[in-house]
Amino acid sequence: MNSNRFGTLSPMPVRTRFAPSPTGFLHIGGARTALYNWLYAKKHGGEFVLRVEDTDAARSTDESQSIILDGLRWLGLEWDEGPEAGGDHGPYYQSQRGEIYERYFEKLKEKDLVYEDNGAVRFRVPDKEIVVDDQICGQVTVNLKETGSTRWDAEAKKEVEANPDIVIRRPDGSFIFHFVNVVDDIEMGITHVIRGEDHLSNTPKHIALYEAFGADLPTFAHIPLNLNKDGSKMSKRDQGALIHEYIENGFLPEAVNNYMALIGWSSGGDRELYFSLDEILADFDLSGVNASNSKFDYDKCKWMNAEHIKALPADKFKEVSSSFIEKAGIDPTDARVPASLELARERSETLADIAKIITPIFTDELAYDQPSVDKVTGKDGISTVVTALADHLEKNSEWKGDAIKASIQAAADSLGQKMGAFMLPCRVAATGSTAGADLVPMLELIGQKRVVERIRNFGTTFLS
RNA sequence: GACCCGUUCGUCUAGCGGUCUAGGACUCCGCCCUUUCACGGCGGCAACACGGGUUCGAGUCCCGUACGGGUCGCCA
Repeated sequence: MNSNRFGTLSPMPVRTRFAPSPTGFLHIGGARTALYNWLYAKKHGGEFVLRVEDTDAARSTDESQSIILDGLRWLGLEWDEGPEAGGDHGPYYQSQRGEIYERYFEKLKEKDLVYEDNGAVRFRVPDKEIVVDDQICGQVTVNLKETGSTRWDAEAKKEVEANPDIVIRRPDGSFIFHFVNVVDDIEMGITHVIRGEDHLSNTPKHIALYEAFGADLPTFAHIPLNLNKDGSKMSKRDQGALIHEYIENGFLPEAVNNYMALIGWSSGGDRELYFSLDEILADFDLSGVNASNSKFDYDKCKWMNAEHIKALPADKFKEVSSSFIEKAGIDPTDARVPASLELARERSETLADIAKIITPIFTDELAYDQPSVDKVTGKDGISTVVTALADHLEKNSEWKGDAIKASIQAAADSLGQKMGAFMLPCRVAATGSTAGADLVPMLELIGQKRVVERIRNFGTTFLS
């Protein structure tokens, strides 16, 4: 086992871990914990371990595990050891580590630190002050014997007598989280335990276990929690809570990492944008992690994604948007795609927005936005305006930006009106909405014949 | 309820005793750019939870109160 933990002259290699339970989705809080662990390990030339805590057989599922692993990979948080990666400290599923747990359980038995209670097994907690020396929260002192001697009965709303000794094994022989978590961290040589602050109060129990096993303590760092905007706990139902939704909604992993890193951590300066994990890595330090909880702001996350989209090189931009434009029914190999993407880029917060903006370029089956249509058709003389637009655009002999603009101008001149009054009707007739990318380049990409058809069609559909 | 952690603009934060009439970012508002919509530029609104100390001097250190969060499972 970990002989390198003792008597070595060189500093112990840093090993961090992320230990999800495959009972649900990859949550933004969990992903951020994984990110901090990954960053810390990489920052110190160490290793990042993934361990699946599937001791709850009834609730653990393969689907859940796939979602969590896929999410981590999407974010770029590759693990050095763990499921599908292997390593010298496996197995990396708790459900397969029974023999190891038995061995550690025997150690406690030999020291007479466990006893049976109603079929379950309890671990005797020491009657002394245990100090958690936390990298973020400072020194936290707790006496388990004292604090555990009473319990809050939520239903009766009163304190009741309790056994401070913690249950580590169920009557069916399976082991409890606190026990397996500590055993695995010892066995896997984890040097730094970075996890959510909800575990801070559990840490004295873990320390008692480390001491009972005669193992060295890892360094603990409890990071503050992310809450909803209203201060409540984030749950799966909340916007922005689930990593797979970021994937589906057209976020870039770099942007999500950027946002997660900055909620609860700061390099100390004003820097807001980090375009890669490497950039974050250069600045990351546990000392920059805040001690207070933070509230999740989806708007800022979207803004950050928009900034990342703007900064993307053209080829990479095309690559990451392809699945979204395909989903919108656009052929990604269409020659007009690159130019279309650039038109949409500056006004998109997500890749899904991109597809939405450029769709009118590629399909003639426009989804006319009713308020937009009403805004245009409500004007006096709109029929003649639309007809003039179609006539002049049809006569255009050079379908290029300035020439198209000149045609619109000519249409306006023919009725003695200003060009500005013609832009909106033209936009709605040709694209279906008052909102969208620059009109003239859009018309150019749609093509002369189809633009004229759409405008005439608009006239017959809405103005007759 | 007990124990633990926390508290700077609505939100994310900078600030580690004097440089703070508290800086940046998101949101919101206004102006400019633009013959659409955005982007961009400029500007504006907006915070040191409260009360005591310590100190020549406190957003920064200490104590208390209030508020928020967490833990108190044979869940992880």
